[in-house]
Amino acid sequence: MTLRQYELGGAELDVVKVLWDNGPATVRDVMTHLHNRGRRLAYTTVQTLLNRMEQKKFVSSNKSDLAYVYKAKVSRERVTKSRLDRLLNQMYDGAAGPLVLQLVKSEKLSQDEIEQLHKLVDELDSSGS
Amino acid sequence: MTLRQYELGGAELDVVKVLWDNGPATVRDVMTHLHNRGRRLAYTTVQTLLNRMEQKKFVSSNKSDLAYVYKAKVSRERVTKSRLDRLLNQMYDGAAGPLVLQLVKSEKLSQDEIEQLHKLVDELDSSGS
DNA sequence: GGTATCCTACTACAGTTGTCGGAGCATGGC
DNA sequence: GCCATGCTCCGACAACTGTAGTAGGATACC
Repeated sequence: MTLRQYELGGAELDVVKVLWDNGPATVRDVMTHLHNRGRRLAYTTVQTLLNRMEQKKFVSSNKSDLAYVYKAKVSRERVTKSRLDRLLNQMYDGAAGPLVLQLVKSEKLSQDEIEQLHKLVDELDSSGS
Repeated sequence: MTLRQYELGGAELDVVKVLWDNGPATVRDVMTHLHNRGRRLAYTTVQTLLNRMEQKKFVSSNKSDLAYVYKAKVSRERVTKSRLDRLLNQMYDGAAGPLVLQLVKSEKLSQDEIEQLHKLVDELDSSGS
């Protein structure tokens, strides 16, 4: 079997997001935050998820007096890039260009974003040619 | 468990890509194409993958004289969009803007792509404001 | 007509992921 | 000291995924 190991599933992702957004936290903290976000998971489920991610080295834990405190070990950026690269490789032959074009065409960018993009592209285009 | 059902795994994706690229094909055809692409899978593995995708309605099959011929039922665009949307939702709060900016900044677009983008953005910007 | 070849149908199995439950230890109040 | 509460440890189970073997029918070739 393809031992991919070291990628995050959807539920695991939800959990590590809490750590990214709120910093180090205990199982209970995470659970509470998830509840607030509408994701209701049992305490032990959250615990399992955190343990598994610790094994995969995505988070680390420190025993405080009261309970283990978990901390994200990988940045959101890193995980984002990894997933983006996967998508790029799987669906776009690894080329970002077509994806960008498609996104600009089909997805709705805000006026503000379009302007930023405009500026950015102006620079790139003039510096590149 | 979250019965997501109806999404494709990586191996399944590789298989349906063959159908997208080469049109309807038998198990053996698909296997051969995969071999050519460096993906060596047993005949029955390819068969299993095709069967599973048929159950998930991603492909359909027709019995020809010799063997079943499988055909993609979903377009590459549809699958791409579904995966892209998932990424967008999971990592970008569903907003395409930040992803576009990030891609344009960090990934290397070809000069050609930058120009296309430039044109596109010119249009959008003037029409939008 | 026997033998090699190919196809389908089933079954299997391990690893990953989502989800928990229960046992048992620690702690803080009463 | 006893009990409620909370925490950790382990085990479990089902669905999904990757991968393939086997059995048995059909075909085709000599």
